[in-house]
Amino acid sequence: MSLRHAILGLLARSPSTGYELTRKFDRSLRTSWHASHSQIYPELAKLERAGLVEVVSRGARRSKTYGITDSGREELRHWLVEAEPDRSQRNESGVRLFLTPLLDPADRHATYERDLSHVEVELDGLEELRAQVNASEMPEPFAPQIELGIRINTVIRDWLREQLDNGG
Amino acid sequence: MSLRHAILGLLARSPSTGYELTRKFDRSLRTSWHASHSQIYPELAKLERAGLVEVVSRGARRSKTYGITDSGREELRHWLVEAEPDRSQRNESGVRLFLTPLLDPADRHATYERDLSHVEVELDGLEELRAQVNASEMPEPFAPQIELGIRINTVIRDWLREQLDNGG
DNA sequence: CGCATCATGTAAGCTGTTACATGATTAT
DNA sequence: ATAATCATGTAACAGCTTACATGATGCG
Repeated sequence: MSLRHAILGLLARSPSTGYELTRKFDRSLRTSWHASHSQIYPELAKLERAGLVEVVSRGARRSKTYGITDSGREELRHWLVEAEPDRSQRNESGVRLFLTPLLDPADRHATYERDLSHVEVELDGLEELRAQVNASEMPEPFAPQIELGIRINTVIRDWLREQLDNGG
Repeated sequence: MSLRHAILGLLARSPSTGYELTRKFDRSLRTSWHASHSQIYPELAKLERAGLVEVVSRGARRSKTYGITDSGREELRHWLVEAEPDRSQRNESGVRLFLTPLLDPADRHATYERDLSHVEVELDGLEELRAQVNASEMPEPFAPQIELGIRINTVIRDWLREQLDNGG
């Protein structure tokens, strides 16, 4: 179960409310894991009962800011370093790309075009993020991760352009 | 729900038994979608009731070979071309990579080494597959998809090597 | 004959999605 | 005022995992 570890990881980066975590899943973690608020709030309650997170402050609109505890940090480190990684993935776009050769040329072309627009938007977002980091507007330790995202999306973009050029 | 469409896609490539589909999910589709036999058999039964697949032959050990029907092909095309793609992903390795900067240098190094070995094995498998396709031992239409897999894994491999070289 | 592999299924429990529900605060 | 956004929760249902269960066939 990696929802709980994703939450622990985000809280290790900085204390957050459930609402903020929901947005972080939508933004930073979007390409690796998805979770909606209806899953996040109950999971935070469970993690609190297990002593892995705690409420560190309460703000306006009955908001609760959670922080990771020492035993939460231990659990997170254990998952990252010690536990056997689960390499299985669920990626609908990957399935679609895998099956695209079944389509006739016109449909194939249309789906590659659609994917290309999407990747280009994705790349723009990542490049903007990199620019912000370079301008020291953000902490640096995650710069290599952003770079990897850019490289993977660049490879996909170029591959899609080739397929479109070659009538593939 | 893309399990049903992944099954339709695999059956569009060639008729198969549930057992063979299980192996294909483990091999060809491994990096995009996972499904085990306990999910595949009930789903085949559902697809048959819906008229999207049919039993085309029965073999030894009470095995049933399923093929896609015309209405299954329509449904598959609709999903691939017409339907709004779900871009959300579930990728535990991605979450782990995203959170790795939280670790101290020794732990970080260890997890990058572990991931590097894994990617290298993955790449070897894909390169072997490409060699088989080039030697015309396999049908050609999926060659670009194999090439994309190789390029993505190469980018990840090189990134990991850089992180290890830079003490990142 | 016994083991590995092929082959298909079901059941319990956990994970994730969609929809429902409510209230607080800020901006227009 | 009232609409948008912030903020938290619950319930019903669908999807997925793990474990249980059984039988057929081929190989040594």
